[in-house]
Amino acid sequence: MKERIRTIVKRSLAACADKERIDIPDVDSLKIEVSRSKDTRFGDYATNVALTLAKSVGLKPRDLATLITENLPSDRTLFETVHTAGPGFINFSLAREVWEDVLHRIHRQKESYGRSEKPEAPRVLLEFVSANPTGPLHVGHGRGAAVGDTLSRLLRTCGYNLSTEYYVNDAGNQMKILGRSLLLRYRQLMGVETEFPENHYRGDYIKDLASELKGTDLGGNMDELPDEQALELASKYACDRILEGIQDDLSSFGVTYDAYFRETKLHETGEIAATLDELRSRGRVEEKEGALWFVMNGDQDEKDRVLVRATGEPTYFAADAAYHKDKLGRGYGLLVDIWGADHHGYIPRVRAAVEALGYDPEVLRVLLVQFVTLVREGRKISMSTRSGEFVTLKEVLDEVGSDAARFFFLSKRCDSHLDFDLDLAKKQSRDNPVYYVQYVHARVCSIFRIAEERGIDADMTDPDLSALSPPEEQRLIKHLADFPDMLAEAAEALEPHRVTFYLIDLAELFHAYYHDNRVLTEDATTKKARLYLVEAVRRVVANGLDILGVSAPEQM
RNA sequence: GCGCCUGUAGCUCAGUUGGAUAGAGCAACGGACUUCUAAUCCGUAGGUCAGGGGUUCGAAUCCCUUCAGGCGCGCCA
Repeated sequence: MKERIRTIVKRSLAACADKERIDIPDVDSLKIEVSRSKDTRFGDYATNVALTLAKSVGLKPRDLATLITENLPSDRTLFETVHTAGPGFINFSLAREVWEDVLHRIHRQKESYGRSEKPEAPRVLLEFVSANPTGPLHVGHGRGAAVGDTLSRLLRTCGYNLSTEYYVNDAGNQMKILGRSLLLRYRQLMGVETEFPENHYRGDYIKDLASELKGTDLGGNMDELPDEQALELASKYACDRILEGIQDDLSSFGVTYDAYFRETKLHETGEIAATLDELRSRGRVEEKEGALWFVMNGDQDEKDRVLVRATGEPTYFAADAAYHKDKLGRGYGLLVDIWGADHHGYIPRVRAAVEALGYDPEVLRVLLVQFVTLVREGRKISMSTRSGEFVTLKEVLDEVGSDAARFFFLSKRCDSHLDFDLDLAKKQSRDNPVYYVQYVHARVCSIFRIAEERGIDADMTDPDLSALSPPEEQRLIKHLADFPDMLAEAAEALEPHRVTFYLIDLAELFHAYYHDNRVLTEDATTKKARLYLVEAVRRVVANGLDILGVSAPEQM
């Protein structure tokens, strides 16, 4: 809708430039802001072009606004009224038929309502979670998963060509520690007394893996193998099993990926070496203190960073530089990485590497997801990775379910700390936004169920929408009309939480409407029109919840 | 010490990329069930947008600064 208004305003600006001989440079590429008016006195939509352009064309904002209004295309059927107001805003009120048409469109497009095309957008690679396969996912990863997965659904809905990927750190020191942890637990299980070092993985899941290992062929042979080989097999076994567990957790959370990309692949294919060579040829590496360093340019980062240790092993950073090079080499024009907020210090270095490899650093967008604090009975549950005292994603899913968890993870901007209230997530009342929104869907379904029971004709063809008059009905329709614009803007800003807030607003409007207006009323015309309206509401709620990955129940 | 994120109603948070009179929900108080689900709705009250400067027609939003909270500053990942 905003785009339609934008186009019309542009045509008027072009006409102004022609007829009134105003010098407006490059009307076509001008960014025109159109916003929803929050006050009905200011119409339905408003633009501030006159305010932003006034100075450069040498006119008073209000005069320019008047000119633009006068030069609007004369055949416009879109608007009821157009007024200039305040310091130079132009306010548009849309004609009633336009709003009615929104309902028709929803009925026509069904699950496609809200979808849009974005042909000029670059191909996007979205990487998220990417937790190390050294233990189960915890709640923090859950937030990253919910944000990433919803963002992927949102971007796809808005026409972006997108792939999702999980980067598996299955190489390096931590894999050795993981393998040794398993081996030690296994030996303890076999009655061998051993020390268990402080820096090893102490979680119970390693013990579980050890007893599992005992029952396999691999376990049976473990003792006869040389240490080195046993360690390697144990590492691989642990890593694979833990990754399977992660995939299970993600799948019960409704999250799947287009690809899992293993770090070991970068080592095996020589991509890391190739990346180092390229950086060297671009003069961005330096040897000092026995190690190979990446040299920063200017203030790219606080200091230079090690790529290859004195031991000859590449660092995590070297692998990550190669990984991002690999992604860009596959033709993606935009890389979106979702990281935990504790990795924020790492952004400048990866960005610098991307730039050093010859790409615009803007192709990398990192979304930082802040920490989650679980709250029960009004008190925060303390968590720390160091003590191994973290709550797993699985535990939260078992307790509150996938729907509530996803909805809650998306109920705040991701760069803001989140208090996750477990009691609230389980509550079945107005306080709990996920039930409040799902209840809209269930209520509409219920209306249609009752209609069927009573043998009421719920035919959706050719309703007389002039029967819809109360202001709540108009407000509801206008909010339904906002859905596509909201999605497009949320996608552009990479802000999936906007979908959540939109749905809560829609739910408020609907419940208030439902309370005051009987759908299955005596008057057949009104009844038909209202059924048509609430079915449209149901459809938009369903489409919105689908983007959040939350179910739309027919009955609650 | 340096860097990143955050600071909006008692609490939890939105705020359309700088717009018009700063908005919701909880909690508090007062109301509404002969009804398509009261799993709901309506009303009242609640604000120095952390403080202070600046930029301009216009600032919660941008810049500087102070304060407070969180996180990070490895040849770990």
